[in-house]
Amino acid sequence: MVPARRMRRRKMADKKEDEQDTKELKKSDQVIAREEKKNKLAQEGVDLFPHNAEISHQVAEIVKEHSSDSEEDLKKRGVKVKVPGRILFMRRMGRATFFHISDSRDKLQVYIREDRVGENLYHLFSCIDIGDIILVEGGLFKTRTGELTVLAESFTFLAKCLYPLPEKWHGLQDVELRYRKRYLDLIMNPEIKQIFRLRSGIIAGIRNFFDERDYIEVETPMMHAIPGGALARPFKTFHNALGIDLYLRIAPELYLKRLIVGGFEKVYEINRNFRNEGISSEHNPEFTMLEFYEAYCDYNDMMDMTEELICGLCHDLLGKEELTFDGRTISLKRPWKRLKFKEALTQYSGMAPSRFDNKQEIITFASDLTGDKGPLSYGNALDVIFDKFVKQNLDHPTFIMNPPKEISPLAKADRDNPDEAERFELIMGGMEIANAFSELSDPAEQRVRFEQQVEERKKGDEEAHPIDEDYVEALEYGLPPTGGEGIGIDRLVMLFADKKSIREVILFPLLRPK
RNA sequence: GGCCCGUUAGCUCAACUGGUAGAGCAGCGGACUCUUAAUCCGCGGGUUGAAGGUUCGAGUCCUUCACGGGUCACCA
Repeated sequence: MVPARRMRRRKMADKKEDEQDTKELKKSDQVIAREEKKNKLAQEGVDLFPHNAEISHQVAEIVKEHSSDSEEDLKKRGVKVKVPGRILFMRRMGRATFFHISDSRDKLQVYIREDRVGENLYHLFSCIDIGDIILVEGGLFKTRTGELTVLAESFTFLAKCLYPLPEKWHGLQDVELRYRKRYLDLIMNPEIKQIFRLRSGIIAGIRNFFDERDYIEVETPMMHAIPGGALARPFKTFHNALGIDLYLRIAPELYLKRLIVGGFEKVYEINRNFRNEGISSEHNPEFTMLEFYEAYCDYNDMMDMTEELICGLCHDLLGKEELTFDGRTISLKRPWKRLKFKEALTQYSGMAPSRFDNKQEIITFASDLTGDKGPLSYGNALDVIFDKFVKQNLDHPTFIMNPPKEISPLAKADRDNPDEAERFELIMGGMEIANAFSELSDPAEQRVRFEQQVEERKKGDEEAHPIDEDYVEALEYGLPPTGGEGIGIDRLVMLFADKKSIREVILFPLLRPK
C-alpha cells in the first residue's frame, strides 16, 4: 500500500513530468529532419546503432603517421584504413563530398564520390548529418592542396546524431550550456580537451612522484560520523540501516594519520572532499585534494618535497620553469620564498609589527573588514587580515610559514615559538594551493586543542573542529614525527592550464538544476 | 547574500530615443565530382528566460521571479 501522502506527491511529480514532456515535444525543424532521415535509414534496414566497429586506426594515428607522406608514397604503399569519427564539417558538391571526421585528438578529411562508392551507398550518404559518428573505409591520398584525406570506398553508421550541433565556426560559447552539456563543449571546442588531458597528466605525474618514493596510495572513508581534518562546514546525510547521521568528508587527514599510526610510513590519497560553502571562481563544493603523510619528517621536508613535485610536474608537462597565469608570469625557480606569517602581515598590510601585539585592536580592525559577523578570535582576525592584504599579492610560489597555533588545531606548535604552528600554506597566483604541517602527535595536547575548538564552536564558529575521541585514542598508541600536506588539485590545474575559474578545470562543476 | 551584467531561431549574434523581430552558420529544395568558414539560387524556422505592470503600441521602460556570468562578502 502506498500511503496517501506519497500518492499525492507522486501525482504532482507525474504532472511535472508531463509538462516537461509536452515541452520536449516541440521539436525544431532540425530535429524533425534528422528523425525523418533516421526513420528512412531504419526502413532501409540500416543499423544506426551497431554493437561494435572493426577499426584499423584512430584519426590521430593516421594524421600522425601519414601527414608528411607524399602523394607518391601514399599511392605506392596503398594504405587502407577503417577509421571511426564524428562528422564535424561537410562540403557537399553534388556527386562528391568532402567532410572531416574527428576523434579526441585530431581531425581527418574524407572524400567520398559517387563513382567510387556506387549510387546506392552515395544515396545512403545523403542521409548523413553533421554530428553522426561513422566508420569510413578507404585509402589515403593527398588533395591538390596537400591535405591528407581518406578516399572513401564505403562507410557504415556507428551512431546517429539526432540534434544539430552548435555553430561550426564559433563553437559553443554559452558558458552555462558548456558546463551543463559538457559533451557538446568537448565536441565543439577541441581546446577544452587539452585542459582535461593536462589535468589527467598532473594526476598521473603526482602518482608517479609518490610511487617512486615508496608511498602507497590508499582510499579512506568519504562518509564520516565526525567530519574532521579541516575547518569547514560539511554536507550531512543519513544511513538508513544504521540509523545514523553521516557527513561527507571535508578532509581525509585524520584517517591518513591513523594509517601512519598503523605503521605505513608513507601514504597518499587523491580524491574528493566536500565542503558546504559558497561557490566561487576558486571554490567548487566538491573538489579534488591530494593529501600525503610521511613519517619521520616535519614541515621543512614537506616544503622541499612540494617544490620538487610542482617543479617536476611543470617541467614534465609544460617543458618549462614558469607558468603563465591570467596574463602574469609565475616563476617556479627554486628555492621558493619562505616567509613567516607575521612578517607577511607587516610587510603587506603596512602595519607596524608592534600593532599586532595589541590583540583587541587587531580583532576590531579585522571585524571592520568582515563587517558584522560575530566575534573573531585573535587567530581568526589575523587570518582575515592575511586574506585581505597578503594573499592576492603573492603570485610567485611562497610558503607562508607559522600561522597562529590557535587556527591550526592539528599542527605541532613551533619548536621555538609556542604561539605559532609548524605549518605552512603555499600561495601561488594569489591562491592557496597547499597546506601542510608538522603533525601534532601528543595526544594530550591534541585533546586540549580539540577542547579549544569546542569552545570556539560554542561561541558560534560553525567551522571549529569537533572533538574526535577515536582519533585521539589512535594518537595515544603513538604517532611518529610526521609531516603531512594537502594540495588542491583543481587549483593546481587552474595554474597549469591558465584558467581563472575552477569550473573550467572540473568537467561537471556543480550548477543549480534547471 | 549584496551590487553589476546577461538571457532574442538548433548555434553565434544584431535590432537607435518604445513603432511590422533580422543576419551568418545549421536545416529544407535545387545546381555543382579537389572542397576546406566551399560557392550560387530559392524556402522554412521565434511564447524575445517566466509572470505581472505602464503604454494606442514593449525584445526595448517598471516590478517580481528563474538561471547564468562577473565582482564583493562568506568561505580554504
